[in-house]
Amino acid sequence: MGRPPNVRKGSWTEEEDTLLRKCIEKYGEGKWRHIPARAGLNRCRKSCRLRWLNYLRPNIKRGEFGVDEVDLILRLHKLLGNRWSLIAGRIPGRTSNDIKNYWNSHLSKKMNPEATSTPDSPKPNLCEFSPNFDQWTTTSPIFTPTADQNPQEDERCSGSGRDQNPNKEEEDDEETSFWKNILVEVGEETEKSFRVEAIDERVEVEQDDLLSGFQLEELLSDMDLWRLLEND
DNA sequence: AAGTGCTCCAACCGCTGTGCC
DNA sequence: CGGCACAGCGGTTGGAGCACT
Repeated sequence: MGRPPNVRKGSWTEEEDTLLRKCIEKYGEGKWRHIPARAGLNRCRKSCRLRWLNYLRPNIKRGEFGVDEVDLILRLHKLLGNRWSLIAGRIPGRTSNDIKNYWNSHLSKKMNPEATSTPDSPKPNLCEFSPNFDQWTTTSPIFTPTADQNPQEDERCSGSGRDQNPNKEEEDDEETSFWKNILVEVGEETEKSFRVEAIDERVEVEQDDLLSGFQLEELLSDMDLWRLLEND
């Protein structure tokens, strides 16, 4: 269709990687339409972007997924469905493509051995919950961050309060904020794509600046979902 | 050793969302 | 407000490598 002729496809060579890396170091990320020309690459912008995001970007973690990571993926997938970029945003060093591939090749079979694919991926369920979020988050084993997780790598975490605070007493709050933030992000996205259908009388929660721009009650009404996850 | 089937992952494709004019 | 261009996302594909016969 609109694709220019003679644009190279297929695997990237070392030379192409080097050109792309140098170009982005010089001009920065973004403006992908300019990247191929600036880098001297005969590739389309999408290909350049994908290569950078999934392979060349610094701090990308490769190799085996750890137990903690798998556990987190399973739970996040249950909560978010096939929203790989959101899931990846919560697993430092892993890309959405990585997680998607890992899910498709390992976890989907484990979760649903009979199905070869999951045509009806779950959507976040935002209805009919009651609060007991903090208790769950502070008792679940998955809320212990692994040593190599670096929140700074995760731009979605920036400003979330999940930064370098070694104070043990505040860990619970950090963890809670971490998961609340997921709800906030899911909520913000979800609100755009499909409206919450049922809004009951819910939790009374203080409005904090984390949760601005979205209906807090709706988000925190998901707390039973957390409990459902825990009870698996 | 050769052939076949399977698995995994990098990359592509097409759709959607967003911003600008 | 509609159209366009671009960025970003999830689904899908192709092929390299491995396991099995």
